[in-house]
Amino acid sequence: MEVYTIKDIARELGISTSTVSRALRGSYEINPETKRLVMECAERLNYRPNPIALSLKGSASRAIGVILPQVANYFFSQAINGIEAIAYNRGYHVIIFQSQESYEREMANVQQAMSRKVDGLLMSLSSETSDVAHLQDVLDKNVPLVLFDRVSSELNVTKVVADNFGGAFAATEHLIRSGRRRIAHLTIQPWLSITQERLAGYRAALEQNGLEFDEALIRYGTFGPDEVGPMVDELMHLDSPPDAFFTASDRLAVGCLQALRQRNLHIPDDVSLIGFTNLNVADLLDPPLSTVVQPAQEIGQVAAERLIDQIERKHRALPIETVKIPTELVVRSSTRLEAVKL
Amino acid sequence: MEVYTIKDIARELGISTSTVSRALRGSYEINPETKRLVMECAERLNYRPNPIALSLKGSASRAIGVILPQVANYFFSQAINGIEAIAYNRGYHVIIFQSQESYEREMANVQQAMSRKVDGLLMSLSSETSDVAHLQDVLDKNVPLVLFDRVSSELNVTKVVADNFGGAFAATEHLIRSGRRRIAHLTIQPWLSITQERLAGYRAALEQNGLEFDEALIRYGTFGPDEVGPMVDELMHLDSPPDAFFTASDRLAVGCLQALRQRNLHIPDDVSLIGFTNLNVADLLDPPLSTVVQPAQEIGQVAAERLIDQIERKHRALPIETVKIPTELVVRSSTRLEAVKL
DNA sequence: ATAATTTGCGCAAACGATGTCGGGAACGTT
DNA sequence: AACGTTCCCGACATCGTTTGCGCAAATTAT
Repeated sequence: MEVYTIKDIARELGISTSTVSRALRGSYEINPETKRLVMECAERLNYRPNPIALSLKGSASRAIGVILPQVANYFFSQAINGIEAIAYNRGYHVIIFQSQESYEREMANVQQAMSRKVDGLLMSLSSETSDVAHLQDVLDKNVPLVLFDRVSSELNVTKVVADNFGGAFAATEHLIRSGRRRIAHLTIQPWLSITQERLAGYRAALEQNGLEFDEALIRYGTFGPDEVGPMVDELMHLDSPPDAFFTASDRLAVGCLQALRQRNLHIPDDVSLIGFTNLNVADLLDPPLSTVVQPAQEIGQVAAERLIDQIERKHRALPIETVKIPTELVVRSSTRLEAVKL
Repeated sequence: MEVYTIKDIARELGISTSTVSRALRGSYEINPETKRLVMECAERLNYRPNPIALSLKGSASRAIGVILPQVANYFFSQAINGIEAIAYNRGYHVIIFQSQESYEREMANVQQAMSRKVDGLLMSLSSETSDVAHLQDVLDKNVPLVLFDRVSSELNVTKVVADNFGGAFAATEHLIRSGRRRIAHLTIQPWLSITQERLAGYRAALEQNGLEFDEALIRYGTFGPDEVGPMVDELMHLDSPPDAFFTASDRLAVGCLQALRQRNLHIPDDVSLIGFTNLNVADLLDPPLSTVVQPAQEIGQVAAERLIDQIERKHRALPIETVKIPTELVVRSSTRLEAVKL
């Protein structure tokens, strides 16, 4: 299985490489007959243009860079799945970079992606990232950029996110309706867009239902290991401890479930628990976990579609917008009505 | 943040690009003073060699291709994590291709990876792959290749796998010791290496414990959705139905748990269940699921290390071997002793 | 028939870096 | 003084492809 170049075709046909190149891309100034010959020969040799050479020339590399915190994460792995599916269909490759939640690494990743001449960049910000100057550079170089999930309000680019406000609102309201009054919210770094939106949804639901928003019930996690236990302990030792937990991420949901069980707090009799997560075994947990489901795969797909649209219509700018994908509230036993206590 | 080339440095210093190139890579035939100047200038301009140009020249692209069935899978996403960590540390990028369990796509992926001039290839075979001629091509072109998890015995390359035989043996023996006699084995495509090894371990454990190997208790899944339910139904309607299930993959373990619960079969009173899986919430399931844990991340790390070792010592061949990473049996409630029934 | 245009194609430069030559300068050797 | 070395460095070709320019032949217009 040799690999042939346009030179081989040129030699074979006794014509120049420029003619071959032009014939291959259907230039109007090539004799139809010559075109046919070239096409036929390319077909026969199973010619494939060398993407490296194309990138060097500054034209498309047909690769998109994806920079995200972690692959080994329910949400992101599914998002990648969606991204890759779309990219493959439209003839692009996916180069993955993990920032490992580190700002330093994220900057390095951006640099590397640029020097690999990706045609566009898909990003979800690391939890350490607050300054987005490194992304402004990307925009200045006119490289299409789409943010998903963890986005930054400081950047005027297309963003694809779950309906975080709506999901958090629905989860909180559901807890209230099932009789809960002291709802703790375990979330992640406060400067992240998703944190703020979920917190806002939570707060809005409380206030619209005549409940007080109490800062003491909010806990901000980092991504450290075993951090949930202490948070739960603190909360349960408040004068007025929570009767429900609403967690903002996969890790926190699982960690919280684990912590509550270890402390012999019964769910939902002692406290309710609802997660904002992509865990697909939520219904097999003990107890089955109520969740706000984020359509991770769809977010990935939409983000990839938007990005490739931008790449391919670089001339006239596409409208910049924030696409909000609906979330879904799935109620399971971990938030059963208080009534069952009776 | 301009991007500078070797030409810019040359112009700046009034010397030729070749001198700059040589100075940068510390060639002995460059005046130390000139070297210093070049280095200093490169530093100042924040010069980074263009990887695309390097690849075109045929030298290293410092990218490794990873071809695997699916990213959205506990095992593979963790393996990627391990791969990416090692690759990053050693200065390589990871380009991910998903075969989606399709032989066709796998071949296309290999082609694409080659034309992107990856320095090496890390692969886990699709479930449809039985012929490995496309990989022989890779070897013929002298591109380092390391297989992991789903490997082929027909290829004489370095392989990194879990101790599938040992894990399956341990799981089966554990079931036997806890009083089970009719142990069903739900597994995947029979031609895959992991399937065969696990099956062999299962069989060996049975036979060493004086139990008969019964083909009727084996079920081979594809990767279709909702296939586990019917398999469970068939098995439970045998004249002599199973009293335990040993599943060979993430999906099957979860699917089986779900199917058993839907059918009101109590675990472990009616049947035991143990999985071969990377599910990290196994202990939070209902009931907590006994598992044979595969060190997915470690497999990825070791595979990446071996590959990069091969890439960087291309001259003298490194020994080809199969690295077996130990698995661990974790016993939880889903395989509690029969005794508790009393 | 001559001039003007169109058609079809080749030459050469370019992208960024490397590597092969080969050459000038500054020595040391006879 | 003539020659051989060694040390530094530059010119040029190269990787595979695209593209601007130009040129000859074929076609059309006058």
